[in-house]
Amino acid sequence: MSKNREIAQIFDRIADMLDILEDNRFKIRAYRNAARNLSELGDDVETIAERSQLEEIPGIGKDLGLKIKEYIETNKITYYEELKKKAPEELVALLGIQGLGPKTLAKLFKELKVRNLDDLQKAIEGDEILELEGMGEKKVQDIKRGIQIFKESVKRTPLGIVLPIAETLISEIGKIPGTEGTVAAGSLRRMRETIGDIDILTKADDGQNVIKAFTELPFVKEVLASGGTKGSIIIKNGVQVDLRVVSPESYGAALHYFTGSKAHNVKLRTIALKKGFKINEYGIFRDQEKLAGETEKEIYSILGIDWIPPEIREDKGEIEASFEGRLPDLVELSDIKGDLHTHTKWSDGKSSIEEMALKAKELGYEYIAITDHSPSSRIAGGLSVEKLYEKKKEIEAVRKRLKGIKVLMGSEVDIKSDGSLDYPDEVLKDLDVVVASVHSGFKMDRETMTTRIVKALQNPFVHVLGHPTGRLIGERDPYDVDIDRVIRTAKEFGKSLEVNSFYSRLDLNNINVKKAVDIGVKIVISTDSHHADNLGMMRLGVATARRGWAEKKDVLNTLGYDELRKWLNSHSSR
DNA sequence: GCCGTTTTCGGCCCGACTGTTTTCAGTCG
Repeated sequence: MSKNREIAQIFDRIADMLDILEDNRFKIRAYRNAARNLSELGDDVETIAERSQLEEIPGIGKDLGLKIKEYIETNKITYYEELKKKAPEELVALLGIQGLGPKTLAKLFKELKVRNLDDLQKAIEGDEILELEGMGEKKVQDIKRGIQIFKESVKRTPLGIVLPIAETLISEIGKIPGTEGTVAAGSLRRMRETIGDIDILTKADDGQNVIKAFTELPFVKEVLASGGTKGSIIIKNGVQVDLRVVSPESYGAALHYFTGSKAHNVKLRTIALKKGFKINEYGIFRDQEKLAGETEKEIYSILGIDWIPPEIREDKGEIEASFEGRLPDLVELSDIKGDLHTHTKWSDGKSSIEEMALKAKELGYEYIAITDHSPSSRIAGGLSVEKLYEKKKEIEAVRKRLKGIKVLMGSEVDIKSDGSLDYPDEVLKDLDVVVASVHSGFKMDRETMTTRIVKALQNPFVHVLGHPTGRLIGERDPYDVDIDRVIRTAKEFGKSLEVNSFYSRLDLNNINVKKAVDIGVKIVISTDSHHADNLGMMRLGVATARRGWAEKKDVLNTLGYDELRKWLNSHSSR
């Protein structure tokens, strides 16, 4: 785990501790804000510290800068160690229980000496807990249920898993009489790579009845809350779903509000206040007068700026960009003309070349590249040179049979541990598309790994670096690589970097996409499909690219076939 | 504890739901 993440987690835990200790709430907010900025930072905090630029990180001032420095130098933060004595870590972890907040936890700690989950469960069973102020039978039951959910809790789920589920839900909710314009909000609408819970918004005049119908849908496992405008349920796979019902005249304001991100909303509201407006989920107001609320666009417009696409609402410069009229014109799924990274039965895929090509055609593409593995990927059925040329013959046959889709002959070639490629140059030069990827030796140190990848990028026949950091969401951290150097090398040698759309990869991530497009490196959005059905994951990659501010011009596979061929030929030594 | 299109000091987003209250506190997003 990177130092950025480690320090961010500590700052978050400090915030939790201060919350329980009832410290100044703005100080607590400062810690949370700093933690968020650190974890979303594209640059290595150690490098920033070396340059004495810590205080240039948003949310980091003199004090937190020193604490970061202390952690880098000594691997601990004294303030944090001191706090642990007053609010033990095991106790703080209990804040993860729904319905149990800092105030209640502090009370349980002080009055009943609750220090961990065991203590809490015992306290719940006893009678003493009912004597605490503000505590009743119902609340005890709530905490009990919270503990149950806490134990079974699913962590954040990858976007690619949640998206199809959410779409089913939205369609079901859309069938409830009186609803209209049912859509996703929250991190789902922003297409974050992982989703905590599913937020859905709908328009209706009779909220009470819609929420009631919602809580009675067949997939509901448990109802957490049910009111006149808002309902919360847990569905059978354990994911929480929140539905908000608003009236049509507030729909835009509510959609904006529930889409977030929180940081984006806070910044926008603060700006609104300074301009004499007030924004809430019902609209934008001056004094008591409601100026707008039906659409998101009106709200931005009254503030004097353009509508901001949800994918970049992270308070990462998009509000400033909007004020300056330089919002990016983000790439769209419909701009994509083909897929340049796919596998077939020839290696570890499940579909034939023809099936892949037909599916690509069905998606409206102009081309698809078939890029099976190279010999070193034994487990993945990597192709020997002989097999590779046999496959080429089949591709030629498919080309003759199929009209309306161009099939490119390619390979996903392993980058071996010394940075050389898994096929010799005279073989690579016969391929239309060469995607070079790391599939082994993930544990190398940063310098060795970076040198390895940089060397591969210097090969004159390589077009694309596949899944450049090797991370698997929720399973494997990225390998230790100096991504900035990789991006600079790609720029220098005219190579493209992949945004792998496979749901557990999304690699490059949004932060690195932004770095790449900022210096003019072309990205290519590919699916790495191992089945024809996986080609549809393209939308996840497009979303990731959009989150990284990529425009159509930044994306190689928005080029038409002829233009693409030109690019491929001019960017290698064929 | 941070930060400056009112400020280097004095602010820091806003409302719904629930339970335990009889006017509000805690929690959540």
